[in-house]
Amino acid sequence: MRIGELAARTGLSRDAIRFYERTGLVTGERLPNGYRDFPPETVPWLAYVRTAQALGFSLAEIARTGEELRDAPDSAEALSALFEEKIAAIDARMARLSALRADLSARAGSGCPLRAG
Amino acid sequence: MRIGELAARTGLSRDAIRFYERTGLVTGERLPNGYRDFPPETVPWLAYVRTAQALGFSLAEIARTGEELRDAPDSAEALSALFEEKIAAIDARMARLSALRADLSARAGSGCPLRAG
DNA sequence: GTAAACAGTGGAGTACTGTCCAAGGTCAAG
DNA sequence: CTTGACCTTGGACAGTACTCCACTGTTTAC
Repeated sequence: MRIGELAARTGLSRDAIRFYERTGLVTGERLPNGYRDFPPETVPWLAYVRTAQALGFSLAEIARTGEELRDAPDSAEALSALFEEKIAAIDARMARLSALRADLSARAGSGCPLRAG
Repeated sequence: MRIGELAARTGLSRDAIRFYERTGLVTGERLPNGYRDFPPETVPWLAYVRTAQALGFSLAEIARTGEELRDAPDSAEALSALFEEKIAAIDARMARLSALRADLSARAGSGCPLRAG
């Protein structure tokens, strides 16, 4: 698939996709005329990229995940493991947030909110 | 408290704190000699800032939270409401992640992982 | 065969979140 | 009264994640 179709299917701009290619986040073959040619699985991969990014992972980190996936002997298992990791990371974030909230609620209840004034 | 002590207590650099002041994230009085003078509650406020930032909120968003807190008629209630909002945001993120994971696990199980090759 | 739609490259520019540095003012200790 | 730690400002630079532009080549439709 050429870059325009990939852009339409993922909602990304062509420029963003070219940028992702420069950073190693996606890899394209080239057609004889020089146009990029992406495999179909690039679409779900980019959907994953956007989600991971929204969750706070940098493109460099996500690219590393891609490398790991490519190099993994068993892709299915590797994939599951990677997503387990990501869920664990989010659980940890939630736990931190909950702790902070409790802390701040206590502070608020005591009549001493942050940044009084 | 002057900027050096605040930096030591929060683990931030002086430059970061000055940058935060420029963006309205913290507000300092000035001593007669021109030095910044921060109230003690700046310490927990900056702890909150760091956490919120790690959770994916931009400094501009966090600054807006600070404004809302300052302007809120009932700080304790406003604080609780704000943190409820943030927890809801994280819950939504987790839900999206879980959905993605289920989707990808299915794909992985079907022998068609992302970015084969 | 020509126009529109699509593709390529390189480079400049933007917003965010800082860091680093130079030149200088302030203050406490010895 | 000098030294050193601390503070000030302003501006240059960096990394991330793009976006936009100019100019050029290719393909498709009429």
